[in-house]
Amino acid sequence: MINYQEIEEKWRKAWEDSHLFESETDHRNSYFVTAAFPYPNGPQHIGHLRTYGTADALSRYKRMRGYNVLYPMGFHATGTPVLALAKRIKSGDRGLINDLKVFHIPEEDIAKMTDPVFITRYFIEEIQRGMKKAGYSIDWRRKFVSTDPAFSKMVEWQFDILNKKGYLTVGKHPVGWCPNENNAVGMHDTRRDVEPEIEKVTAIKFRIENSDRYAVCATFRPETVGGVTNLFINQNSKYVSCRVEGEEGEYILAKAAAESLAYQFKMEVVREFDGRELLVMRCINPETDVSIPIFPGFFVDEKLGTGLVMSVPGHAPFDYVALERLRSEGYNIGEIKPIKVIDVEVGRSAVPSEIKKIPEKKEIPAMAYLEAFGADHSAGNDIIELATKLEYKEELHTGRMSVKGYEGMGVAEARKAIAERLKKEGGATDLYMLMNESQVFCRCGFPVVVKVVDNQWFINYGNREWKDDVREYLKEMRVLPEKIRNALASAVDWIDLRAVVRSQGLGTKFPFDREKIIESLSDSTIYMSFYTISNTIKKVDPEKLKAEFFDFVFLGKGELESVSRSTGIETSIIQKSRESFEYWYRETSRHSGPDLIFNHLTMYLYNHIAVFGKERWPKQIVVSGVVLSEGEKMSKSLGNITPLIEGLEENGVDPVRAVVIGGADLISDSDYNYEAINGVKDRFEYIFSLCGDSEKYPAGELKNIDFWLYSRMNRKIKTVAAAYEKLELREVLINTLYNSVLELKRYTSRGGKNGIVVREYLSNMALMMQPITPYMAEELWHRLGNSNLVSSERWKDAEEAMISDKIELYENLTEDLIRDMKEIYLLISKKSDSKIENARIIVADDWKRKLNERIRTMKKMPEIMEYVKKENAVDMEKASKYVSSMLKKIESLPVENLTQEEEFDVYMQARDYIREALGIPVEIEREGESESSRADRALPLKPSIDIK
RNA sequence: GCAGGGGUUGCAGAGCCUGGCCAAAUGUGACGGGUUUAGGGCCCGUUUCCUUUGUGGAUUCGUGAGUUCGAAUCUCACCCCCUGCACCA
Repeated sequence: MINYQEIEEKWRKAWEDSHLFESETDHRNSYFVTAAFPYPNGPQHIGHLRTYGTADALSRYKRMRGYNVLYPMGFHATGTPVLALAKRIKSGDRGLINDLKVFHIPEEDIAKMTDPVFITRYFIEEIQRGMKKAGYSIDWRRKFVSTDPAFSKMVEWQFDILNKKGYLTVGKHPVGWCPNENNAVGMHDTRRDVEPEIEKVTAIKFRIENSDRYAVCATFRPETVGGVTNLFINQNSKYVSCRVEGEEGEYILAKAAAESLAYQFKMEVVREFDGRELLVMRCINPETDVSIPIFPGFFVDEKLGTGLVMSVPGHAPFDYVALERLRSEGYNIGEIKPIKVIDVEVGRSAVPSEIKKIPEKKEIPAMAYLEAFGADHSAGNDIIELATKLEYKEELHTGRMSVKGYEGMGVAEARKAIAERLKKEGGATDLYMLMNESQVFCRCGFPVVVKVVDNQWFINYGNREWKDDVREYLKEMRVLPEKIRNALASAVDWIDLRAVVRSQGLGTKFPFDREKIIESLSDSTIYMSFYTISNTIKKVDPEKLKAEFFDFVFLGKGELESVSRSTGIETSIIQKSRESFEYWYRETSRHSGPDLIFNHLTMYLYNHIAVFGKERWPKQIVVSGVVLSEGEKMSKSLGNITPLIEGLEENGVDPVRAVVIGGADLISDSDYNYEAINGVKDRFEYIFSLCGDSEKYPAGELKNIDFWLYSRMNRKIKTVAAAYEKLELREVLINTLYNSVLELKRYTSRGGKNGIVVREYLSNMALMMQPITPYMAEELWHRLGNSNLVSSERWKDAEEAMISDKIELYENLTEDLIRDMKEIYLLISKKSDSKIENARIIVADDWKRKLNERIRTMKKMPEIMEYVKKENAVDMEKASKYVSSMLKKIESLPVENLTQEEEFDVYMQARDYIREALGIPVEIEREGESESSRADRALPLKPSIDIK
C-alpha cells in the first residue's frame, strides 16, 4: 500500500528546500495567473482544485520545456462578501455558522469572525495551507491582498487612465433598494438570497380630458397602445395626483405604487383621492387621439407598476375578461369593442396538450386564446394567465402588426419603435419594476423597491473604438479550450455600460467620488500585473506609489531619476520593478472559471487594452470547468461539499489531482468520485510494484515485444506533448496513466521482461505525469534510482526512430490472432465432444497480397481478372472467387502490407506464446504448402485457423 | 426573450472541425468464468439484435428530410436539455 501522506511530506519539503518554484529572471518567461477569494466558497473546497491545479499542471509542464515560469497567488477580498459574512456572524446567523462547520472551522475562530480583517487573514492562511498541500508550484513571495493600500494605489492609477481616455461616464441607474436601511440590496442582502429582478417597462401617459393630469399605465406591450379601449383601476384603492420633477402636469398613480415609485422619480403628492373618482373621467389615447373611459378592473393591483392598467381587450385576455364581466354584471361600458392590432396564428407554438380546442372566433386574439384553453370570461385567473402567456409568446414570435404605419412589422421591432416614438413625443417614459414571482424582502424585513440612483459612475464598455480594439485583439489571443472563443466574442460585443462604484463593501475609494467604493469586479481587471511588482515594493510606503511610479513601471513613461525624485522611492526599487514587469508581463496565461466569461474575463480584456501597450495585452485565456461530487453539483444544500484538505488527506493528493484535473476535458465538469479515485490508486500501486519487480529483470537482447514497447512509448511522448500544449489534460492522463498501465501489462503478459526497457518506460512515465501528479512522479523517479528532482527535469523528446508502424502491426497481428483462435477454440470445444489436439495457422500466399493492391486501385472485377489472366500466375477460379469476395469489403482491405514471409515470421516469433495461451501444439504453415481444407480461407494479415 | 453550450451504445464520456479501417476509444457498472475460490483485488470473456466449424450479418449515435458510392461525422428544419443576462463575486 502506498503511504501518500508520507510521500507527500517528503517531496513537499524537498521542493521547498530547493526553492524550486521561486522564479528567477532568466531563461524564457511564462506567466500563469489566478487569484483566490479569502472567504467561504473560496478555494478551500475540492472543486477549486480544478482551475488552480490546471494552472499548476501547465506551469510544471512549461518548466519542463525550459521556460522560466511564474505562478503567483493573491487574494481578492474586496466587495461585500467579507463584510456580509462579518455582519451575519455578528447577528448570530445559525444557518451560516453551520455552513462554516463543514470546513471544520473551530468555534472560537467563528466567534472572531465578526471582524473582517480576521476573516481575511484566517481564510488566506487556510487556503495557502491547502494549496501547499495540493502541491501547487506557487511562488508565495508575491502574495498580496486586494485590500492592501499599495494595490489600491494601482487601482486609482488605473481609473485615472480610464477617465483620461473618456471611458468613464455618469448617469442614472436602477438598483434594488431597501428603504429601511437606505442602501442597495443585491442577492446576498435579501431573505432567502433571491436576486431582485429589475425590469424596464414603458409607462404610457393618458391625458385626462380637459386637464393637465395624466393617468400613467405601465406596460410590457407598448405596441398594443393602438388597441387600448379604456383604462382599468382598482376602485377600492387610494390614488394620488402628484408632480414629478422634470415632467409637465400631474401624474395620477395608485397611492401604494407611488410610494415605491418615489425612489425612481422625484415627486410630490398634490392630492389624494378614492379610486372611484377616476371612474367618471375620460382620457385620451396618445396613439389614436380617441377619448376612452376608465373602468374598475378586478385584477388591478395597487402595488404593481403604477396601479393603473391600459386595457387592450383585443390582445390581453385579462382585459377582455374584465370587460365581459362588467358587461354581464350590467355595468355600462357603452360601445366598447376589442380592437385587433396584431395578426397571429393561434396555437402555433403550443404543445398539443395545452390547446383544448381550435378556436373559431379568430378575429379577436384575446378571445381566441381563451377559447383555445376551453375557457370564456368566467375562467379562473390561472387559466387566463396561461392564455395570456401563450398569446404574449406567440405574438412576439410570429405576430405581425396590422395597425397603420407598422403593417407587417414584427412585434419585437414594433414594440421598440412605438415605445421610442412615444417617449420622444412625451407620451411615455421608462420605469422599472421588480419582476420576482413573490415580493422580495431585505434581510431586515422591509420589502425591496427599485431605486434609480443619480450620479452613478459607469465604465462605458459600449465605446465603439474600444470595443473594436478588443474584438481585433481577441482574434490574436489564444483561447483554451478554443470552443469558448465564441462565448467570449459575444460577451465582448454585448457588454455595455457597467456601474463601477457602490456605496458599501471593502475596496478602493473611487478617485472621482470619495464617498463611493470601486466595485469589486472592476478593481480586479488588471491585478495580475501587480504580481510582477508586489515583492519589489513590499517595503515602500504606499503613499509614495504615485501615478508617476506606475507610469514608469507599467508604461515606460518618464525618466528613472525624475520618477525617483517625485515619488521619493529609491531608483533601484523602481528599476527592479520595471525590469520585473517587462520580463514577466509578456507571455501571460489567465486561468479562470466558466462563470467569469461574461463579466470578469471580458472586463479583463477591455481594461488591459485600455491600460497597457499592445505587447502587454493578454496572450492566453484558459477556462476550466467545475467539479461535481459523485455526479452532482456541489452545494451547501446537498451537503456534498468536500473541504480541500480533508479530501486530500483522505485520498492522497495525487489521486485527487488526477481525477479533478485530468478527469475531464478542460471545459467539461469533472467528477470527484470514489470509483475514479480508486481506479487511479490501483494504477499507482501497479506502477510501483512493477518498478520494484523490474529491478530483478535481466537486461538481455531486445525482441519484437521490446521494440513494440519502445515504439508505443515514443509515440506516447508525442501524443502527450501535443495534449499538454493544448492543455488537454484528460488526454494526458489517459495516456500516461491508463494506457501506459495497459501497455505494460500487455508487455509482461507477452513475455516481455527486459529491465532496461521497463525502467526506461517508467522513467518517461514519471516525466510525463509530473505536471498532473507531481508527488507520485517524484517518488517513482527516485525509486528508479534518480537522485535529482523530476520537477526540475527537462522534457524528454520522443525518439522518432523508435516509432515503428511495422513493429506495432506485428504485435497487433499476434494479438488479433490469439483472440480469434481463442474464440474458435471455445466454439469448437463447446460443440464437439472430441478432444482438440492441435491448431494450424495458415498464412496467405503472396498472390493474394498482390491482388489486394490491384483490387484497391482498379476496383472493377473485369479489369482485375484481365490482369490475373495476363500474369497467369494463379488458378483463375481461385482468383475470381477471391477477388469477388474481397471487392465486397474493398473499404476494409488492410492498408499495411507484409509479405508472406514477414507475416510467417511474426507468427513464428509468437508461437511459444500462442501455444501457452491455448495449451495445445501450434503449427504455422504457408497456404500453398498446407494440406488443411481451410487453407484457402487465409487472407493477408488474417491467417486461416484450423483447429482440430 | 437574447447570448453561449449540448443531446452518442446501462452510466460517465471520446469521436464530430479534417465524411469511409466506428458497433463506435477509455473509465465504470452488470453478468459469466478463472485465480487452491469469505470478501476485495487481480485475470479472461460477454454486455443492440441475429448468426457461427468459425474471424459473419442486420439495425443503431435527439427527430425528420437532404447532399454523397458512403454520415454519429456535412446542410436544412424541428424537438428537448443546461448555463449566463449585470453591481453579484
